[in-house]
Amino acid sequence: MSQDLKSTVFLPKTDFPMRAALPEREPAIVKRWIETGLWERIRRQSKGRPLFVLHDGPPYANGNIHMGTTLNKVLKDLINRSRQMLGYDANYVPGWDCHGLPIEWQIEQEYRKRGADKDAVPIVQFRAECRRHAEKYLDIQRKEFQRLGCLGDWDNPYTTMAFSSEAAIFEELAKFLNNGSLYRGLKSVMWSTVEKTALAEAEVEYHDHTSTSIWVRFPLTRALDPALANAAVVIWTTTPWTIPANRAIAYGEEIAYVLIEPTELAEGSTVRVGDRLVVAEELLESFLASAKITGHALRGRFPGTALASARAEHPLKGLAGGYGFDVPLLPGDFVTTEQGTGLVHVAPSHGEDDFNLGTAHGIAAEDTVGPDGTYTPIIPGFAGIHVFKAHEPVMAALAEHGALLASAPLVHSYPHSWRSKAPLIFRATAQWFIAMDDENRLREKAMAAIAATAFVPDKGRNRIGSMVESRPDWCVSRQRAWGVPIAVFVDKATGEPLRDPEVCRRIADAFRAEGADAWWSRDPQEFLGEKYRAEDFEKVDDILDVWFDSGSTHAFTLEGRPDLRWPADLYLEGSDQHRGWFQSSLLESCGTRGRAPFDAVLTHGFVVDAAGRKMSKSLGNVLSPMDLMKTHGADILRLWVVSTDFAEDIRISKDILERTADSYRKARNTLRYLLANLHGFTPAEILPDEELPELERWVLHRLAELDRAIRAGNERYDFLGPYKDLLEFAAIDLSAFYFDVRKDSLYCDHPDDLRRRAARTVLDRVFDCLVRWLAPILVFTTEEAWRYRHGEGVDSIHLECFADLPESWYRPELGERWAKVRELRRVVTGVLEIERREKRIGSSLEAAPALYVTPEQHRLLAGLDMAELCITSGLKLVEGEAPADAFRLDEVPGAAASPRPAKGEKCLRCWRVLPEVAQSPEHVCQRCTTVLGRLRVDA
RNA sequence: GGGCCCGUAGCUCAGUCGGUUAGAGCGCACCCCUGAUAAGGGUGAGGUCGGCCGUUCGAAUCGGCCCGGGCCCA
Repeated sequence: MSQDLKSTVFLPKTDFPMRAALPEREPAIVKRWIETGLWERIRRQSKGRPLFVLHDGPPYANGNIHMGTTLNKVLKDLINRSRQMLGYDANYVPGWDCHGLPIEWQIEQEYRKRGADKDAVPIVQFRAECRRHAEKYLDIQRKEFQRLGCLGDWDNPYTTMAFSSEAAIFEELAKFLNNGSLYRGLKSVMWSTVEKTALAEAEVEYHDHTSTSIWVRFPLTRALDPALANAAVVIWTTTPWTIPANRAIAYGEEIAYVLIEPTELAEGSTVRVGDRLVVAEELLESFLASAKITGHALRGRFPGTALASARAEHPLKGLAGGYGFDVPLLPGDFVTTEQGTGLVHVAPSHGEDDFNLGTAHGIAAEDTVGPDGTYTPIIPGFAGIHVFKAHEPVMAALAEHGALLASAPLVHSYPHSWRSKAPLIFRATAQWFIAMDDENRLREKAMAAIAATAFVPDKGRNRIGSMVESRPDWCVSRQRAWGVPIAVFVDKATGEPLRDPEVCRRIADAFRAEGADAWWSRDPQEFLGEKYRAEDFEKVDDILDVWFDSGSTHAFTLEGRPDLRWPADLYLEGSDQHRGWFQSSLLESCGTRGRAPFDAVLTHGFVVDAAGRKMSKSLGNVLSPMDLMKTHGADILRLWVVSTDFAEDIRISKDILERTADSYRKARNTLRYLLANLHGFTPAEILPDEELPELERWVLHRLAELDRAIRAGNERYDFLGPYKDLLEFAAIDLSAFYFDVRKDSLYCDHPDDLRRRAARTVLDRVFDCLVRWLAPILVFTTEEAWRYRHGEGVDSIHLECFADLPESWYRPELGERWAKVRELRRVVTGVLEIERREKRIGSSLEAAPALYVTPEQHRLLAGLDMAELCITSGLKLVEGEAPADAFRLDEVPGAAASPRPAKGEKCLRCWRVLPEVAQSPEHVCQRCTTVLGRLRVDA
């Protein structure tokens, strides 16, 4: 091959590497963004544009980021960057949730490791350690999010533990205090009688424990079904000590029950022959065995609904002059037939289900057991007895009343304190609540706000709606240390909380100045001022539920910052937040401002493994984003996010990431080929649109079409659709067609040739559109490509917007025409493939086939050079009937192609096979002869 | 156990109001090129639409049940 000729061919030329090496290159780009103040410059430059506010749901400042946080933050970044490039001022302030049990727990674990005791440390010191812990992880996560390429005001994030936030959170609470919605009530919580404290689920360990289970008879005093006259229902419980607190019985509406009469008893049975007893049909056998009933008569069978409105006598009726009340039978969906009798004894003070069922039917929990585990004076006959020592006396009393039908020891899993290892009880404790249905009508406002909010996807509305519709009052108190205190004073005389805006203001001021620690470090009298005396009030030391903290972020972030706006355009979190942040924000805002703090809510699914299973240590399928960034790079992870339907659960695996990396390579190579063929391109080369060949006009049309799809997709937060269009455009329209066809011109035409200038004009537009469209996704790769295109001195691509394309580019008729042209082209490539199989050709330039078409198809091809489009050295277009053995495609009726070898010899410069080449001294074609001549003149 | 949701090719996804032989890109196989070269082009294989039962002239699409999975409750 002549080296001379090769040097006259304009081969692609670029230093933009084919191999991405993202793990090495990306960190340097992050560093440059930070050093050049990219974020601040984008903000300054965007002043005056319409504001777009995506309010960040705060991740918890504990531990490293995982795939879930990665998905969440990348999605947010994608939306922010897209809005920014659409012409908005997309200001994004990230935040962190800093208070709460998990951090407290970690600090406590550290104490335990070194043998220290949390309770021996002053609370303010303990809180300081929690604060340091949160700061540490906030910093770690901030770096990890930046490494992912996420842009935001990382230097000035919001945190729930900032003094100003703690003050604002309290001020929000004070609004509920002063409007009367915050009240103190009783609630059944897990309680350790050893530590005399409430415990959260995370502080509970489950161990086997031997309990005494008992079967107890409750005589019915009223039943709608006459067959149940003089009958008694039988309950089963593993905590006999809760019987004195019994206030109801639960049944299952869909469970089948039977009415029986014992006729024969084994030795030792406490059952009476002829009694009429009700139990679940499915559990009859086990009941008969436990109660030593050896013979019985079946008297009836009925569904649970037959027990509606029934009432029963308390089995301790008359004991110590008490228990004279009847208890109602209530339907409970927690009733099962796995164990027991299918009838559940309900003590609202001593169980979660019990409490909820009671609350729903107006049966309040009562103060039945004190902090030390002894019955209070309201329990006749047992006051002062510790509940763990109450089994014998309770069972004796039941037996005396003829109510104890059987008892048996039972080994089962039972909650214990992680600290003392002591068994726990459920106990009614004083807690603070925000009312859902008082005169402030919070539930009603929240339901209206849900109706007024846009949900993406819309099914989210249904989900949060059904939760808000049925949720109980919001319990906002926790017996903890690390958080914002419920800084309330309760009047010792009346038991009412002090509702005085002046006092609240003084508390808030102190919090703003020195943090919520002030609640403990200051003298309460300072807050109460002249008007009240501290000794008349009980100072509440409970901590606010952290959901109230994060539910208030809109107040101190959106309202609190002049560069943001309330309400937010969008909240975006995982679907678990329907119960979490979406709801706490909604309730907080509806209670204080009468509407939601967001116009729209977007939810995404969870990251699962290749089989659709959740990630867990025990399954060994956990992938770490930081590891994946070391092996693949952030751009690959970001592309993975874009290539999924994030409304549903999202799968990830090594294989899926490999496919993602394949797509990435295609995108990168497309940019690279564009860069390489734009080498030395200057604006002087640009041709006006009107002078472009139709092939080029078609490419511009495709750009216009994509532009519409991308803008429309962004409006409805659809990235997947446009992204697929984009990749398909790169692979099918560009790489496999346009680039391939225009190679000849780009490589071999003279630089001044209009065909080549037209191609380069379009390549420039294509690059410019593509690199901008990809910028929100491939934040690093596009930055790199942008610099290769415009030189080291160019500023960041991320300061740019999407290109504004002329309306005139959009020519749907070209789209239709070229789709048909390419169908005909497929007939030609089809026949070439046969020739290749038969080893008659290798390169398509060795062929000059004949294409037979209908008159209509002939008109379609008018003015087009099919040889050029098919990359053959010649093509004979025939309007009319094809030979019988010609190649046809079912999908392209009327068209056929016959093989014909190209006549002549191979041009040494452009490799086309043409008759004229033999006459050339340099063995090149006429076009190349002319080009060579002009190049020599130029030189 | 309850509420909400998901299941289409190896992977990621389209599939309109129920209507022709269920599509795309990637991957895979085979072939070509060697002037995009750890690239590029062409051709092709690949589906019990999770399963079963029903409604219908006709079902990926509508209904019921089941299986598998997810989130939230219990």
